[in-house]
Amino acid sequence: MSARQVTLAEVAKQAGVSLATASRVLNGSTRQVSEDLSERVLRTAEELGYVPNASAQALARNSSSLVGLVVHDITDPYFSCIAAGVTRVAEEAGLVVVLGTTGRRPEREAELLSTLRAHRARAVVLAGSRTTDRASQSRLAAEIDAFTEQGGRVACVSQAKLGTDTVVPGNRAGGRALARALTELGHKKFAVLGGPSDLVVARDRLAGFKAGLADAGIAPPVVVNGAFTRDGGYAAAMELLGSKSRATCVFAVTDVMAMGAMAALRERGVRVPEDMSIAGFDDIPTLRDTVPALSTVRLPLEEMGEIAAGLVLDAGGDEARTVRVAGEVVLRASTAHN
Amino acid sequence: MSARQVTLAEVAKQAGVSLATASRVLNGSTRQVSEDLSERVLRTAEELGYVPNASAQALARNSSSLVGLVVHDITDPYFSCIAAGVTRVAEEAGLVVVLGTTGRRPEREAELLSTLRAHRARAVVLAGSRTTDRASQSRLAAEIDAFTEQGGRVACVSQAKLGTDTVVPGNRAGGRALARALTELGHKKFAVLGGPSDLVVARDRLAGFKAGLADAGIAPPVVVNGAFTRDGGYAAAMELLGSKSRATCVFAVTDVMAMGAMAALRERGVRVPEDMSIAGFDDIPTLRDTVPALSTVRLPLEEMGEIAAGLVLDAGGDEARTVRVAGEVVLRASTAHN
DNA sequence: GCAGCGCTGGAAAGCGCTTTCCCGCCACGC
DNA sequence: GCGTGGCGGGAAAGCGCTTTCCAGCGCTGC
Repeated sequence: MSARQVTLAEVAKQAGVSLATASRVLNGSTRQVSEDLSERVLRTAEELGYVPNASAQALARNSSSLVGLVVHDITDPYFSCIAAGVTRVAEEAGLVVVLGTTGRRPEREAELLSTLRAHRARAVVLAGSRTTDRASQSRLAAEIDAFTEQGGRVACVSQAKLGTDTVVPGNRAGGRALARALTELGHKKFAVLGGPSDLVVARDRLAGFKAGLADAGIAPPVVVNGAFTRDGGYAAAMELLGSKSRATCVFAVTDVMAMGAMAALRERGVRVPEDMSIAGFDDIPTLRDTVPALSTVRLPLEEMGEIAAGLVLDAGGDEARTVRVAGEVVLRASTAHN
Repeated sequence: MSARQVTLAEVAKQAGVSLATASRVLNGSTRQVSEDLSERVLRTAEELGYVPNASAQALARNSSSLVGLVVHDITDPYFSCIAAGVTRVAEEAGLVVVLGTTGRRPEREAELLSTLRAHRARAVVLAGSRTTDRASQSRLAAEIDAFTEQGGRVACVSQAKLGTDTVVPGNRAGGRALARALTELGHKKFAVLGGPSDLVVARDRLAGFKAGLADAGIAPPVVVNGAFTRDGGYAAAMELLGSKSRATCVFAVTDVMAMGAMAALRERGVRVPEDMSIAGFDDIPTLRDTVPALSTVRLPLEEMGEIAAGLVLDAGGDEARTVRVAGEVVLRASTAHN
């Protein structure tokens, strides 16, 4: 039992070459090794079933093949799509993805980063949306610094200004364009189901939406805040229905929240879109088959993950790069003319 | 730039103790260290911002804090739910999850296992459904052996008989119970949208369903196979509609496939459930708000992930343990009396 | 013909940590 | 008084790999 792992030394001995040569053959150094030695080593390694010890390599090279990915909740399709993009790129590059989940607790983000630093991860993609909470922000900033000083790279999805590479979806612009599209449908009174007030993504989408309404000379919307989840959308919608709002169209800052909201509306007998139009944001693929089909702002989520991974893996210059990704308004059956 | 990482040696020197003592203090060995030395080390480590080098630890201890998780597609809510369960448990145990995706290519599973072995992962949860393909099966079995011989533990979700710990959902029983429930609604002619014929999960659910129909003395269903995805369900449903089948109720072996199927039906003007009843399997949380609500067999997916992680992390005996998880038939609006 | 160069192979010094020894010290028992 | 354990501390030997440095050798160029 527990047959000791085959080591490079054994391969070298068996093949009758030095450790150095074996290492050079099996792990592609710049140095040349003669044809026959090389082949002998390769064959022996194959025969013995040699698998290099990644920890030892990481230690010797002072860099590992780990890439971190930090999300709030992997069940949330928003994150799982991004995760798919990140893993695809990482795996193509021969790297391995470490998945960390925060459960939406901001302080977990810094903890995870520290763990990732311990593992000498060569890069990290931070996909969890940033909050405006002071304390956790500065703790996080410190961890990011420590991480980059150690030679690691960090990319964020969704928020700039951390001095890192960033993939920025057009939250503001998307919200604004959506508002415009909805006003063009004739709606005059709007409500917004917003996320927690300290979430940057939620704020941006809301701000953009308000700006769009203002463009059209329409009164600001009623805003009800709720958690950034299906249940948050449900609760917010319920609260909205309980109020005396006369809105004919509601914008949930997230598709997932919109799903919850639609459930609430259904429960209360409010028909969508006849009695109330509703729109979301993200265009989650898994949710595209819902009835009525949800109007939303499409974000290329997987692609965003790929871009983030790309940024973080290709060494790049010293300056923080920012890639903007546009959202595209998609009007479907959940929004009607008014 | 790139300030060298603080090492244990530096902490030890700074604190005026030996390397051994510092190690003992900071990484809890069995040995005692006197109060004042201990405190001095702790304080110095804190001041210097010491973070242990996980690779070095792994190398020295010959075991890492990595747990592997292998899925087909993290975007698929089935897998992301399981992933959530696994990560929760792993993180609570202070371990780190490595996410590998196969993209549904069976050979990737063995590759990933080999990578995980290189990283000396202490355990792996295989969530991707097993196929019946000979070649990849034996390659996988070999990798599993290699992995366990090296001291790692392996657990599977959904398939037994690999000599590993396993979480087995009641695919067969669930399919059977569902069939019974549907026949009780009065349906006499059934169709099944099955997965690829070599997927064990798909086969089991189908077999159970057939058995259930047989119990009720009903003719075997028409079976149309398709990919284990939304698009697979869509395509299979289209094929079914194109045939001369007179089925009044269709069972898609997966909720995700059922979603695709419902889209197909809608497109062809077939009303659910008036013209056709439809049921799925899994009860994916994200899909619970669809209209009409999908009848299905509920599986506690996150819990299954937790159980698998639990099995794989708690050393356990030598024997392969099997935990059975029952599916529960949930009839909703997508199935009507006939 | 010989200095010098480029190239390949090997010896060995780490990488940062854990852990086994070993040593000195103290309390104890006879 | 001295032998015995037990215990806390340190020196040092690895863990498996990479990489520098050096040795040897066959060539080229003057």
